[in-house]
This record gives sequence, structure tokens and C-alpha cells, in this order.
Amino acid sequence: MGSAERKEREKHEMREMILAAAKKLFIKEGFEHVTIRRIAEEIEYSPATVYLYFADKDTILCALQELGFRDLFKRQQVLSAIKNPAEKLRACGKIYMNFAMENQEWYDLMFIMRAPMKAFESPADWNLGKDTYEVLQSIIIDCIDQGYLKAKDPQIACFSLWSLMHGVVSIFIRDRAPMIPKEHQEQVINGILDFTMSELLDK
Amino acid sequence: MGSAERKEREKHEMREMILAAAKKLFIKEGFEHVTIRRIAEEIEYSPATVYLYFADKDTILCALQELGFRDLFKRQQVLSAIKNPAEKLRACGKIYMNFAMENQEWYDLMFIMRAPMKAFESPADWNLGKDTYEVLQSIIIDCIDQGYLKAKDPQIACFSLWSLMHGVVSIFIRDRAPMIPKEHQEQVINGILDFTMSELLDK
Amino acid sequence: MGSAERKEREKHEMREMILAAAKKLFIKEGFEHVTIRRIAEEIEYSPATVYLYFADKDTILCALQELGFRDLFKRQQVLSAIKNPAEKLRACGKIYMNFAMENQEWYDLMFIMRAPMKAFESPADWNLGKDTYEVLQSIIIDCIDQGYLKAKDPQIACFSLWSLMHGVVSIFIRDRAPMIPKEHQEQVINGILDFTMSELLDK
Amino acid sequence: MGSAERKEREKHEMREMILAAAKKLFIKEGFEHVTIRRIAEEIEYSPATVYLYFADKDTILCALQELGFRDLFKRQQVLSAIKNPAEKLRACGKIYMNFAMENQEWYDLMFIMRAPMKAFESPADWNLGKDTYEVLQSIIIDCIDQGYLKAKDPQIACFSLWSLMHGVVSIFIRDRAPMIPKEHQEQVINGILDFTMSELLDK
DNA sequence: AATGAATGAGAGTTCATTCAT
DNA sequence: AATGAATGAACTCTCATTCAT
Repeated sequence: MGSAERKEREKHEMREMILAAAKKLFIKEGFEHVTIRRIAEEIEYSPATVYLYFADKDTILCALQELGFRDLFKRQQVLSAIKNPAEKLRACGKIYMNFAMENQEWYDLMFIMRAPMKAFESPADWNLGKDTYEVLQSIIIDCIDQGYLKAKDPQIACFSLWSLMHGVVSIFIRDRAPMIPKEHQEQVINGILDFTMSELLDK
Repeated sequence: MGSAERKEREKHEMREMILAAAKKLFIKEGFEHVTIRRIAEEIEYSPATVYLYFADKDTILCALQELGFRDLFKRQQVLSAIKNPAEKLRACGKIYMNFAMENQEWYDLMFIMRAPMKAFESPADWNLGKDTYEVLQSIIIDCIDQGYLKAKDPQIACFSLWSLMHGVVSIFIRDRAPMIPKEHQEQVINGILDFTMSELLDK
Repeated sequence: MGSAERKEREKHEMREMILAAAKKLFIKEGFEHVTIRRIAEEIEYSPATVYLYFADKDTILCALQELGFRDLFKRQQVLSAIKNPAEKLRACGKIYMNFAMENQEWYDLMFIMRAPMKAFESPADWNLGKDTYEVLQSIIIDCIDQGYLKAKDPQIACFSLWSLMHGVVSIFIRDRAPMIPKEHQEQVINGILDFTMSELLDK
Repeated sequence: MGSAERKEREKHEMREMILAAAKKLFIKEGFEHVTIRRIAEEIEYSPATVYLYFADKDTILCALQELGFRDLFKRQQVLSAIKNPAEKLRACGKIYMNFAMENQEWYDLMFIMRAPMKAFESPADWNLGKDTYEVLQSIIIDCIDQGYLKAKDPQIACFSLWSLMHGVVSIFIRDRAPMIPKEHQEQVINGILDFTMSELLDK
């Protein structure tokens, strides 16, 4: 009976379409233009149809967050090619901040926006976020193990570094650094990476 | 006759009431529920009355921000009592993060919230923010001058430290660290301060 | 299946209903009382529903104007049966003023009302108005060609005649002629036509 | 007892001030910016004060109309210097249209706007309008008497000419002549005067 | 499965007007 | 006489959501 399966598969495809449309709108037009109507238009279905696949708007936002973590996690995969843990750490920071700056509205949804955040209630969904976090964790542990970094508590070191990176990009994304013009932002990001690595790593 | 004075005082009190109501709504219901109508209900006046004291919604938000910057700046004044720049730096970080964690909704408005934030456009208003930033700047320069810190670019060092602190508190405020329970947050903040100081300062 | 057709027809009928309601309000209460809410009440739907059929208030006004121009143009068609250009000119004036006096609120909307009047910006919509104007133009040119009228500049002659007719009816419509009681208005219009023809045409 | 008189005079002066302010706003900023508040600001009194001198906004508008008629009538006074009735007729038209084009919003209030128009209910107020109309009437009668113009019914001739002039300026004021650019309007007005005079007057 | 039609709730804002002082 | 304070009633428009078909 492939009928039930097929239905399942079609349902899944439709959900993907909706999410892809929502993502596109987020990236192209920003949060405030992501309305059910716009999503429906994008996939050329009616608004009511969207509700057949998602209970409400929040549910869509949550699924989109998940997608974001998936994307970020995928970007992190290239790190496995780097052997030196110090280099790896730098690259990891770069990947994170690039993701944020290239997909500002999406990053916003994932890490800044107040909005739905049901995702963080159900542990299942949070797993994806955890995976990306653990990538950073294991690099830091490697750094400590191989003597690049002295830190009593790897958890604190890890959370500090994440905070630093999140701090930088969220200040930029929410426009709180009038002293740094837009065109210097990338340069500042690189400067911060240099500064952090030089301060952090044992010389 | 104190009649004019009394009028002035009453006007001022009304503004305070409105701001207090707005702040309360922020705390209780979050930004998106702060509407002129809700504020008016809260103070038991008509919506039109609110417009007698503030030109528009943005102006209210800005006044609230200003209040926040004023408070933060006042808190920073105790730093002048500390002579050692390294200790001063730590204390400065502590004050900043305490302010954020104790007044989360205010900090949110000042540094996280997406909003018109005219404050950051008109230099006059931004001055308050600049003042608080410059406190950090001058401490860092002292640290460098007195050999506690090696940093090629003090601006980058300063922005990094701000980012770190902002990152930590904004992750907490917007609930993005499910791995750290609320009751451990303060402890983590202290751990991060220790970690940062020990990594940063020359030994 | 005529289902699609029926839908189309129903949609059309709804638009007609809205326009009829708008027109009715114009007549009964004047421009300033024509609000989306009042229209919605009139047709016993919610305000939001109106927006399903018209993008905004302006669009409704424009549609109403268009309808008016269409009607006026249709009335002008009978002129083709008249061969003598002088007679034709008189008939044209009569048709114009009859239209205005019989559909005062419409005429008001088309030619008097202060309003967005996008119609006059987008050439497409203005075409309808242009068509009706050109009917007058070509009659006047015929009059000149066939020696009924001496005029150096046909454009000026044409604009003068339009102005005269518009002046008369707009004075009546906006109630600025207290010296002429309502019941004499038609008689005055005829008198003006006679006077104009006799002065204008070469004898 | 000059006290009562003085009060009366002061009351009158205040009314004049208010009207002058309203007139200024009409001319400078147009109808929609004439609000009680703006008027009050202009005279540096409070809105409530305005209500001590005028029952409501409509009453102010009516008084303003009256003022307009007064101004127009004053402009007409120069006509008495012209002896030839044909020249006088032309000059009268010119004065009328100049007044309209130079004070468009005010003319609008007097002759186009739907607004209050109580003025036309009370004959007392209408008298002023009548006076200006009679200026035109008597000129036309002179033209007929002195053989410049053949017209069976002077009333019809008079109303026709007023209509023509009103038609021209009201088409311009309400922007209904897209075929005539703003910078040509004056030229067209002169053309129409020429055309009218040449057609009308016996040669 | 898909949708056209409809709506309730709500947003910020403006204005003429009133009234106690 | 003058006014500061207050308000009710509007306005246009947008959106997530529902439901009969």
C-alpha cells in the first residue's frame, strides 16, 4: 500500500515548500514581511492551505529555526578538514559570524527574536541547536588538550566564546553600533577574531 | 505663587506615570503588546491623552531608553573609586551585566529590541549611550597604558569586551541557553568574568 | 461547469454592491462621510471585506469616476446622428449639462471633488475623460471648418466652452446661486445654451 | 460708560485676529491644515479661547467667506476708473480670475467647497456676495445699453459670464485639466478673455 | 485536498469640542 | 477672560485565522 506512504511523502514535500518560501521571505524581505499571505502567494496556494500543514504561524517559525540550525550545522562540516585545533577554532568563529551576517533576518529569528521559541521547550527540536553548540565545545576541548588554551572550565570558555560571537553580530544586526559604519563591520569582525585568538591562545 | 510650578510638577508626574505604565507593560507582556491604547488603559486615561505628553509612540520608547542609559551611567560612577585599572575593568563588566540582568526588559529595549530607536540617529540622544561606552574605553586604555593588557587596537579590544558582555546577557534575556538553568546564570556570569580577566591580563 | 463563471459573476456583483453603496453615501451624506466603515455597514459586511474587492479607498473612488465617464461617453454617442455641426455643438452641451444635473453626486466626484484622483495621473484611466473631451473638440473643429465659428485657436474655444458648461453646473451643484431657485435651473441652462449659440455662431 | 464699548471693541478685535489667522492658514497651507489648534497657535491663544468668540469651526469658515467677498468687492472698486463698458467687462473678468488664482484655497472655500455654507442660508451674509455679483450685472447692462452687446436677457448673459469664469478657475483649482500645464494657466486665462470678448462684443 | 470569502481585533493617530478652574 | 487637561469618536488599513463548500 504505497498510497499512505505517498500521501505522507506529499505532505512532507508541501511542508518543505512552505518552509522554503518562508525562508526566502525572511532573507529577502525580513521578518515583518513574512505573513501567511505572502508565504501562500510565494508557493501559489491559498492562505487557508498553509493551515492544512502547519497549525499556526508560530509553528512555521519554529520549523524555520530548525532549518536554520540545520544550515549552520552543515556549514560547520568543513571544519573536519582542519587538523590544528587553534586554526579550527578561528574558522569556527568565522563560519558562525558569516552565517549570521549573510542571513541576518534568519539569524535574528534563531537567536534574537522573542517570538515563538516553542522550539526550546521541546528538547527534540533543541537537539539541532545542541549539535551546533557541541561542535564548538569539542574544538575547545581539543585546544585545551593539545595545550593551545588554558582554561579551568571548558564549559565557561565555550559559553564565553559563543557569547562574544553572538554579541558582535547581534549588535550589528540590531544596529546598536553607530560608531562602526556598515562597511567596516566585516573588518571589525576579523579584528575581533585576531584579537581573541591572540589573547586566548598560549604563546 | 507656586501655581506654575505645581502645573509643571503635575505634567512631569503624568509623564512619569506614562513611562512607568509603558515599562510595566514591557515587563508583563513584551514589546508587541505595548500599544498606546494599552498604556492609556493602564493609567486609566484615554489614548488621546497620552498624546498630550508624548508626540508619538517612538518618543515614549526613546524616553524609556534614555532613562535606562541614565541609570546605567549612574551605576558606573562608583568605578571612580577603584584605582587599579584591571580591577576597574572587572567591576565595569560586573556593573554592566548586573544592570542587564536586574532590568532585563529595559536592557532589552536599550540594546536588543528592534524598534525605531531614533535615539541612535539623533546624536544628542546617543550621547548618553556614548558616555557609558566611553567609560569602558578609558578603562581599557588605562589597562594598556599601565601594562595590564597588550592590544594593538584599543578600539577592537573595547568592542570585543562589550560584545562579550552583551552576548552573555542577551542570550540569557532572550532565553537562548537552555543548557544553563536560570539559577546558574549569575554563577556563569562570574565565571566568564574570571575567565576573561585571566585570559586577557598579562600575567 | 459554470462554477468559475458563477464565482466571477458573484465577485462582480459584490464590486457593484460596494460601488452602489459608496455612491449612495456620496449622495446622502457627502464626500466626507464616505468612509470604508460606512460603506461596509451599508452593505452589511465588515470593513475588511471591502478590501477584498478594492485595494483601497482611492481605488473605489476611481472606479466610480470611471463608471461616470463611461456613462457620459455613452450619452455622447447619439451625437453622431446629427449632421449639422452647430446643432451638434448645442446638443453636446445639453447632454453634458443634463448628465451633470441628473447625476450630481457623480459629476461632483468626476469634476469637482477634491480627492486623490489617481485617475488623472495614470494616463490609462484618464483616457476615458480624454475621449469625452475629444468629442467636444472635434465638433468645434467641424464648426470652424464649415464656417459656423470664427476662432483663432480651437483649443481655447474648446476649453472656454467646457469651462462655461462646467461653471454653470458646478455653481448649481455646490449651491452657489441663491438668486436662482432650483426649479428654474433647467430653464437657465437652456437660456445659457441659446445665448451662447447666438453669440458664438456667425450669423 | 465706555467700559461696555471697550469690551465690545476688544471682542471684535479678537474675532478679527482669529479670522486673519484662519485666512493666513487657508492661503499658506490649504484647507486641510486649518484646524482650531493651528488657528489658536497662530494667534498664540489656546484652542478653548477660540470657542469664546466663535460657536464652532463652521462659524469661522462662514465668517471667512464673508471676508473673502469683502476682499473681492474691494478689488472690484478699481473698475470705477474705467469708463468704456467693454473694457470694464474685460477688466472685471480679469480681476475675478486673478483673485481666484492668487487665493486658490480661499476661492475654493467661497465658491467650491461643500463645507458649511450656512452663509447662504442667512440672507444678511449673502448680501456681500450679491454686491460683487451686481458689479458684473451693471457692467453688462451698460454694455447692452451702449450697444456693445446684444443680449435678450441680461440676467442670462451675466450668469453665463460668471459661469465661464468660475468654470475656468475651478477646473484649474481642482486640477481637472491635465492637458494644460500649470505654467500655461495664466496664458490660457488671457486667451479665454480675448476669445470671449471678441465673440461677445459686436464688431 | 484545497480554497474563496469573510471577519474580529487591533494598530497609531487626529480633531473638534467641553469643562472645571 | 482664558486655558490646561481631557476625551470620544473617527479615520484607514493589516493580519492571522476560520469555515462552508
